[in-house]
Amino acid sequence: MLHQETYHSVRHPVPMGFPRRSAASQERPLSEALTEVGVRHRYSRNSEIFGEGEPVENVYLVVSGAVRTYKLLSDGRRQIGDFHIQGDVFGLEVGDERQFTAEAIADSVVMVASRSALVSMANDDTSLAAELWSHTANDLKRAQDHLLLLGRKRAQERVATFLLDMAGRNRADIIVELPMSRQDIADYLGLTIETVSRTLTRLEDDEAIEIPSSRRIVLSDKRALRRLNA
Amino acid sequence: MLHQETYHSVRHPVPMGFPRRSAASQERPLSEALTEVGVRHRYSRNSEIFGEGEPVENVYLVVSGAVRTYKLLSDGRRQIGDFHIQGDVFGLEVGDERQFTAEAIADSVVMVASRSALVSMANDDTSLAAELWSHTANDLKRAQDHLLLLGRKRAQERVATFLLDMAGRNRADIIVELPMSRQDIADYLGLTIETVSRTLTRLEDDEAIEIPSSRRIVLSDKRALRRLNA
DNA sequence: CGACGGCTTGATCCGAGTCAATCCTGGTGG
DNA sequence: CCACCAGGATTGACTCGGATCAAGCCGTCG
Repeated sequence: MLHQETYHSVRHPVPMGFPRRSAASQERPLSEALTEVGVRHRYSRNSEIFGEGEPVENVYLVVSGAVRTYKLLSDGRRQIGDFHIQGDVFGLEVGDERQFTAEAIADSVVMVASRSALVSMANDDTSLAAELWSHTANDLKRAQDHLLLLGRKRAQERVATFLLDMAGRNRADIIVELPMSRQDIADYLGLTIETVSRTLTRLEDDEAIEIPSSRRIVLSDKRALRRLNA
Repeated sequence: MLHQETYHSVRHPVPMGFPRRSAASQERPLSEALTEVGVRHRYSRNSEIFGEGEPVENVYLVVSGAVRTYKLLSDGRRQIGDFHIQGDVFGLEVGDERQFTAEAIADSVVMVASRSALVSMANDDTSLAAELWSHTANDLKRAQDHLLLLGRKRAQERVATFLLDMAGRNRADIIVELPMSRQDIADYLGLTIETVSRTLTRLEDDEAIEIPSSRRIVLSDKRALRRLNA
């Protein structure tokens, strides 16, 4: 039985679904299962959670703070694949080896659960199995949107897309608190730090956004941003 | 039970694995299941197989020919997410709506199977269920490599990576037959057709490759290409 | 209050894009 | 069999968006 959910409904508690069979088969079994079997762990700013090439042992849930996942080229160029904030599950992979590195962006608290434990739970819980698959599928969906951004959007469009996406994640909606630095944003958007900075300034001049402080952006004209989103 | 395989072992027949329980539980149950329950269908060059936004009904296996999947921006800029050739499964998604469009690059023969049929088969066949997940995870892995390419590699590196990837897919290894046009390659690599063409010419001048005809590339110096691959 | 790290701004450069001809080459019809 | 044609590919000249290089600025924390 396929059980599909949007990224948001996975991330944010939803009003207690229809319980089936057991207590484990509710609307968001993955983060629940992970919370049940996982262990709380604290990572300080910029510390590595796992590294590319390491064996895959655990799956993670962000309790507080934020995490970046990225790949490096041999000369140090970095591409951040995604950011993970409170409520996000990350590090769920199927293969033996980590495909990327994960680091805490800020001091963070994370639940750490063994993948094999989750997978064996999924053997008796169809809805958990479905959500494991569904979570990977959702990561893929995000990656595909990101491909379009990196391959075909101009700097302004990239930044606008990024801001709208960040706004969609919190329920703050119009005020975006950025947990990450300009360098992180640049490496996520395939730009340089200078271009990110200039583009934000330009959007502020055009009155699409306000920047009360460098880590806080107010999306005062979302319509304008969406227009840029192509 | 997790059952992990590389993209290649999924794509190319492997010497009959260890049969478990039933005949369906072999080494590559997904393409087998798809072949069993699927219907052969022919698509002519440039015809659409499914379109972004349409409901997801089927899953596909390329029998012959080649397929591209892509997203468009409103002004027509196109980003190709991946190419699919003989033996590849594509169009396996978890959500309700197609996230991208699929088109035949050349006249192609494809097996078409209903997703719900496959999913219900997976209910009684753990190894099929595992491979459904594993297939999506593999698409994600490829997408992540592609993110690094689009976000951080220069034109020469992109083309070198592309050629090595294409070579890795066939077992031809050193002679690559390209089913797609320069425009397709450009839209896959986030470049223009002119840049792709110039870069290939440059690689030929540098004696990393030979181009006996525009659709056939000989990777005469793979080491040089790998060096470019960063 | 000073210093450091992160951010912004300015000046200049350059890799890839754009615009514009050709140049194949594979397919067609005479 | 050959000449022609159309669409794809290559090449050239020039442009431009974003990168690079280089100062400053600002806010936070000791």
